[in-house]
Amino acid sequence: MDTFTAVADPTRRAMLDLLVKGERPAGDLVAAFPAISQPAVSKHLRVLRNAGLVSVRVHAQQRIYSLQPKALTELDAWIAKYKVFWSERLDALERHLSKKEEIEK
Amino acid sequence: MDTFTAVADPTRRAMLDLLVKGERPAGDLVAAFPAISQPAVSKHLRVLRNAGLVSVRVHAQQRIYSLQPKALTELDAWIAKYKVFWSERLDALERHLSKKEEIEK
DNA sequence: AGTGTATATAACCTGACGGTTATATAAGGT
DNA sequence: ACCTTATATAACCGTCAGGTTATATACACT
Repeated sequence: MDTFTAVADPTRRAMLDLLVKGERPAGDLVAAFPAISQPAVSKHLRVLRNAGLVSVRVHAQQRIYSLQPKALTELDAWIAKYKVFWSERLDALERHLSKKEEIEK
Repeated sequence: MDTFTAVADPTRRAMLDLLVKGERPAGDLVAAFPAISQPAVSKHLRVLRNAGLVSVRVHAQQRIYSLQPKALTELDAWIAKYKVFWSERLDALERHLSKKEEIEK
């Protein structure tokens, strides 16, 4: 599953939002999502792993998950193409508004 | 459908990639995706509309679609949270590498 | 060795997504 | 008025994603 699809799911985004604050064992994530079952969380983690968004480290019986930032650069690169466009548009909007202000003076 | 899900589909991303180059009537988009039918394209456009990623303007029988940059800022804002994290990590990697270089000298 | 703890996998179900064909809507041209 | 063009909607279908329960795996503890 690609990065975009992996990040499209709100539960997985919430998981990443937790992991950005620091690495966590799978159990912590299970506890953080009481609405869904342990296997469901485990499956989400597999998706994130396959997308390269997280990595796992084994510690005793625990699997410690940590965020893998590199994978998000792909997403960022895609958006970057549009940034030029939207900054232009927002600039244009701003110019339009300030012109309107001048007229209204 | 939210922005993330809208952008998760590769066909819709390709559509946005076209629209970033300038507004286009729906027909042009239909022509640009010969692999899928006209109704399929129309449905994708509806999803993009509902997500606020594009806007429509009526011109005779044509519907002219144009990119709506504002909606992508939501996505960008989400990624921004992670940028700090990954620049830290990449910096750390860089420091590690340059240290190694010094040792190897 | 046997039990408990932590996590992953298997098998299954349901709903939604992306596709299709057929049809409706609406504006233009003749 | 009628036909054509452009696009959207309706109805339907197969696949897959996300959920479940039940079970396997693997390490730790006594």
